[in-house]
Amino acid sequence: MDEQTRMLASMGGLGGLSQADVGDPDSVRKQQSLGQPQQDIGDILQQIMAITDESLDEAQARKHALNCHRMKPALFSVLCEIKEKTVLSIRGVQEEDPPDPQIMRLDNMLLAEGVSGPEKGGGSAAAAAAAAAAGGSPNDGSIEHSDYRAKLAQIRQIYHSELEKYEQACSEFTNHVMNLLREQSRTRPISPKEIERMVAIIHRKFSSIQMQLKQSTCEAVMILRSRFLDARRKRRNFNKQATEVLNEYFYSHLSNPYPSEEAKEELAKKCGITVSQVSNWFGNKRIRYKKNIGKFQEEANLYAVKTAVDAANVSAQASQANSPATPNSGGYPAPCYTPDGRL
DNA sequence: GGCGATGATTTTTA
DNA sequence: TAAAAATCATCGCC
Repeated sequence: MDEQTRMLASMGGLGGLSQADVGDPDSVRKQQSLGQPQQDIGDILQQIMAITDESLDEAQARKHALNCHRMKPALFSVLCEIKEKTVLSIRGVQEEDPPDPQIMRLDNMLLAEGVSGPEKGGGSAAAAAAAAAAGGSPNDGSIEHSDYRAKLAQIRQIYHSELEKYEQACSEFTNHVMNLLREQSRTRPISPKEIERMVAIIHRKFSSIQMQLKQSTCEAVMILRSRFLDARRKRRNFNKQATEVLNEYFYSHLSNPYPSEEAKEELAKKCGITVSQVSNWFGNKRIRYKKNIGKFQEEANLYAVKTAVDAANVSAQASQANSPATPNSGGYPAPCYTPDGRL
């Protein structure tokens, strides 16, 4: 027996047909030939439809009556209260989470890199800071620097567009859930507080997605930094004037080529480089000079002459101005080299 | 492309 | 801890 027949059979015996009769095709054919059973099935189907409509109407009517009942608001609020005290009190223990330290760290980093935060500057300040931190001179502002800025701007754009998408999706989903819960609150006890909680849960879920976005953005920035701002990769020779200034100091202080911090600062200022670059330069120069004095001899003599000429010029100017002669040029001691190039 | 020069970083030393 | 020494990575000339 198929399912439909069984159902109809159970709902009224198919108008006089026994189960045995229904199961017997000959019997059915016999009955159909009489026309009576077909009529009965139609009636039953109509009855079913009527029952369905009727019960729905009844349900609607009952629902309406319940909604309009004068005790309904009171009953609803009591149910909400009970629910609040039981189920929600268990769930709501750990609400109001403290701000996630990882998110804070990522936020700070993105802010420092110029990815999040105000648009102004487009991260160029961060790029410049990164370049300075890597030891790059401010005047090597070159293609790499602008490339870095362009790529950073690109990352920034992607980050903001994705963030906007997430925020929009979050807002849409929240609204949807809120509407759904408000709708449902007409038939079951859902308090506004519970809706708030649900919204908070949704926000938490979306914030974890945001964290992933922030994390991958940070990674992208780190890769960009290492690719563009790694000091070794973007090494630039100092310009001629800077090298001259440094050499001049070095050869005029050959007996003690260790500039003080103040001298380093002044040299850095003159050369347009950082103090640590000055230190690096002197470190390299000392060791390379020491390893191959012969090779540097010519250079040493050249700067000795230069310094002497400068000193003579200053002296002449001073005497012309009828003022006391200065002992040396720019505070450097007058050079006096031994055959090995030392003072 | 090879190679020396050079700026930066890392390791060792005093 | 600063300087020396070693090493790395890139530049720039040929």
